Amino acid sequence: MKMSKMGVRPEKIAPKDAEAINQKYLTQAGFIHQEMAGVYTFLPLGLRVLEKIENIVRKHMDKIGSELLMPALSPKEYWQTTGRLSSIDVLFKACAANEVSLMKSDAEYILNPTHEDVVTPLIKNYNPSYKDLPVSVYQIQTKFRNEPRAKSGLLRCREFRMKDLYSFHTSEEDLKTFYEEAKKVYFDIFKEIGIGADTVIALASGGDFTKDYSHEFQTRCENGEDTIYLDRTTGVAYNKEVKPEGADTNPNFEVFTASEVGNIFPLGTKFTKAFGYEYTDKDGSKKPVIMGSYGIGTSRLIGVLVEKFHDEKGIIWPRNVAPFTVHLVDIQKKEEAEKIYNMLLENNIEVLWDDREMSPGEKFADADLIGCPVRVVVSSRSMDAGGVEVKMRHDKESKIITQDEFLGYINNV
RNA sequence: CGGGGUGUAGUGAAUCGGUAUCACGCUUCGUUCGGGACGAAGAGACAGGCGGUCCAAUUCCGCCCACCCCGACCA
Repeated sequence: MKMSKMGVRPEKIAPKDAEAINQKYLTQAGFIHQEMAGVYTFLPLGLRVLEKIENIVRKHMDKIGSELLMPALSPKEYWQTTGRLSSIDVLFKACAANEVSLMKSDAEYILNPTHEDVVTPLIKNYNPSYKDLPVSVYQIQTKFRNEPRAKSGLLRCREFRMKDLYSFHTSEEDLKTFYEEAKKVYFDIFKEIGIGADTVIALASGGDFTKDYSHEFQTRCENGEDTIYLDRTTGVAYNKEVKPEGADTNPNFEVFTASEVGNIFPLGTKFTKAFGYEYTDKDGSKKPVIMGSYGIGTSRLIGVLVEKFHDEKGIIWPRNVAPFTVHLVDIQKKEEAEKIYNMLLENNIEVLWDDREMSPGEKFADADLIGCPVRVVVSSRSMDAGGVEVKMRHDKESKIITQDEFLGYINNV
């Protein structure tokens, strides 16, 4: 993509109110644009990162579930059935805007904050028999929660993207088996995104859902909102809210701040009972369906990654989620740059070409801010040196490599 | 939802009773070109909204709205 045609550009002056690093850098670099509190547009760069993350999530989730897409809007009745119409305090209601509508409808709908209340009657409709179970479905979709305090850029939004998977089982044991498999798949995802080594599963409160623990995937992050107690002797991690007695003073516990990147819940029969979802067993008897739910906030993950991977100059994207692999900068050498640009495109290497008429310093500053893994500079200096100048975002020094080495080099970063 | 703070040009700020100034960005011309270049000439704001006080309000007062921060909450 040519930067001059992107429709969006980095800002020289950081946004005033941005306190959180992810909000500051993502806004300044032109990844997101705030529309209101906790609601953002994903600009071309931001959308690319979001889609990379969601495609990685999708690839791995396809191993344990089938993708579908439920509506963002749902009938109030579903939420009345589960009692959550009155128990969830962040529900958004939608209704006809009567000022301009010809239909004087009083109907009210819910902008879904999550989909247990939608997926359960849906799956019930198609899977009445033990022969149908277990079954699991997932979607990647926009959710709405009227957070009393939207904050910290993409970390806590009122409209956000989430992958949510729901599984349905004939027994607790079967749920347990699937649950453990889901944990593994989650780690595959976090590994591919670039945070595998820094992420742990922590026991956490089950909230409304269950008296048992839920499991949070927490990634180490200095600015994280959670505190994790990791028991070195057992390898078990606890969210501060459920930490064992004495963990504060016990030297076997490592305490660190972290950011939640995923959360999975054993739901039991909470929702299936509400909707009367029982399956027919071999002997013809009716038995309750056991359920689990598994979430990853894909837009939130963008914010977490920026909090985790940045320096004083800007973002440092992990390779697999970077908006582009190569950030191409030309200094007065448009024709040469265009050749390299086309060559990269022909080899399916994602490249952002800063083809704007600007001084070199500004282009370098924007390249650092945007944070693609490889910066390539085309200038009289690089041409005199007989090659292409490359610099990793996380390195200080650039180096010249030959045209022949170039593609191989980039594919190996 | 409690507490605190802020709303002035696209962005960031100054003015704090006499209808607004600067920087960045934008337009035009010229000169530059390896870490946020320089000169010249331009365009762009009824100062968040409503009401009040006053001869006069961006400035003082009240209400509303919006945004940010701390806390509570976070299925």
